[in-house]
Amino acid sequence: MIENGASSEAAAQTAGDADPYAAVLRPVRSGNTFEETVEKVLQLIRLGLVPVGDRLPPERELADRLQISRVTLREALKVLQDAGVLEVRRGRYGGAFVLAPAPSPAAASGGEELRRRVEELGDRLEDTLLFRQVLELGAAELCAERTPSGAEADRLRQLLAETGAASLEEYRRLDTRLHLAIAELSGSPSVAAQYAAVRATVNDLLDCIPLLPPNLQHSQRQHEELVDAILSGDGPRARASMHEHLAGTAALLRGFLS
Amino acid sequence: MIENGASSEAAAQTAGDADPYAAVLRPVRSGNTFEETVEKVLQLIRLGLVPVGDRLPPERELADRLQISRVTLREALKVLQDAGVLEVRRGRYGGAFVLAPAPSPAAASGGEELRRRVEELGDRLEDTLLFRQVLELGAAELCAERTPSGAEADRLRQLLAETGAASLEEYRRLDTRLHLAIAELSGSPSVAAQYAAVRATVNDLLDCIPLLPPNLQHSQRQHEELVDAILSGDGPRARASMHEHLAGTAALLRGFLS
DNA sequence: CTTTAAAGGTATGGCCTTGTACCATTGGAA
DNA sequence: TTCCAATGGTACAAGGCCATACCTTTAAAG
Repeated sequence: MIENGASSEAAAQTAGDADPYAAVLRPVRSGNTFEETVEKVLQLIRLGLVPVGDRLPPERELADRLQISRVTLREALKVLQDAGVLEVRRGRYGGAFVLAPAPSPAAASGGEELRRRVEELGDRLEDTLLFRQVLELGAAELCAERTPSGAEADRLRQLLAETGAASLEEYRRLDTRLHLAIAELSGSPSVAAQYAAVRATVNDLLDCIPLLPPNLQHSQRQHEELVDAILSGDGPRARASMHEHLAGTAALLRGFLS
Repeated sequence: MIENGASSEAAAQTAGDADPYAAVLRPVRSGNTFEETVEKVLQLIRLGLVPVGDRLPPERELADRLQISRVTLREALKVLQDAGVLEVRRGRYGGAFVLAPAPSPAAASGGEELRRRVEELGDRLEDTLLFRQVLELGAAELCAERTPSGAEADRLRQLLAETGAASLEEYRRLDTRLHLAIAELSGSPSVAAQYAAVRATVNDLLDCIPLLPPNLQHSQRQHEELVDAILSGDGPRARASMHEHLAGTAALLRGFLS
């Protein structure tokens, strides 16, 4: 009876895998509910789903959808309020409004802040970039294969146009919206949800870098190529397009792995 | 101030997306800690990471790695014990041993059980299959691109050989091990972890279907092609190989979407 | 045969989270 | 002006989850 247990360990060692359970035995929950809730709300903001000046959904609705109690949600909102991320107003037509981020030393420090955050992320940067690539290439291909029809196609075209017409300040937000829409059109809610999480992390890093008009134009040309491939139902081309589109960003961020 | 909130909702409606927050506003936690813990332990078993007759890691280690208290872990183990999944023995060299699943009506019922489970899964079947495809194609390509070296290559070859030599009873377990190894060699722990979760679900469905020797041989030929592509560093071929390999299973399961 | 190390089993007190109900504020609608 | 509905603010009791410490059992080692 014992031999079984022993033999499987031995087999794992022979096979050279130090930890056969690594993929499953990860923390059931990352921190307490309150911390995870803060992250979720920050995701809404970092993804630009709730633009600066807009308000979050009402507490009761947020609590419902996140499946947590209003008390816990409020603790999270309190923290974000104290941090100057939100402004909460009472009464009808009140709510939690997204404030403009304080002019941090981030963009001005010429990459110092980015280096700090990348180092803080450690090994997880590579994981993040690879995971993002897998999700985003997969989503682009799936999306193209189901060749969005009328309303969906219109939506993609509209998002593409809006992104193309965006100012420097709005660009990241609208770019995120376009990519997220593609992830959603993949047909897999899991792909969309995972992408949202990973993209929020990426945006957090990218916000440390000033965006230059040439980059923006280049990026938009790739968007056009990408959307064209998708609407043509050309999976491989959509995939290749997306790959090229991601390469620049990934190389930039990897450059800070000292 | 209010107009912003109103306008963004209007924009979302115009764009045709009913729920702009869908990708982020999902439950922070799916059920209580105890339920999620049961799932994790079941994953270890369904993936075959702990074969029938072997024992789970000690309670203290499991609790540590899942970042939960031993008390909660024990509640989960208790349930699995009562369900006849585990046998717990005290004393040194004791532990929680995986019992052979009771000869359920599953395999014998000619697909009735599978149909039931597929319907129970509902919309999430399509999500599961698409998500699996995205992860697995991405992992195969990443894995090939980094072209596993000596020890890693040996491991892949060994897993391939063991899978090829497997009996009908062992096949699913060893097949899972091979695929999971590829996911891990992608270099992204997130890819591996998500794959583990999704594969556990898929295995749960597949266990309702009797495996036939011809299928097994066909599958093994595809494994050889896949591993060859990976070890040759041929990303696109690895990807294509994996795609073909998955197609059969996916079509089979989709067939039960009545 | 005794010892001992590794495993499961138990008990307690405290913090986290929830569900529920109710209060307070606000700006538009009647 | 008055009312009302939507929104944030507060209180309390019950249950979940945790850290910690200690007890019990078992089989190999000496």
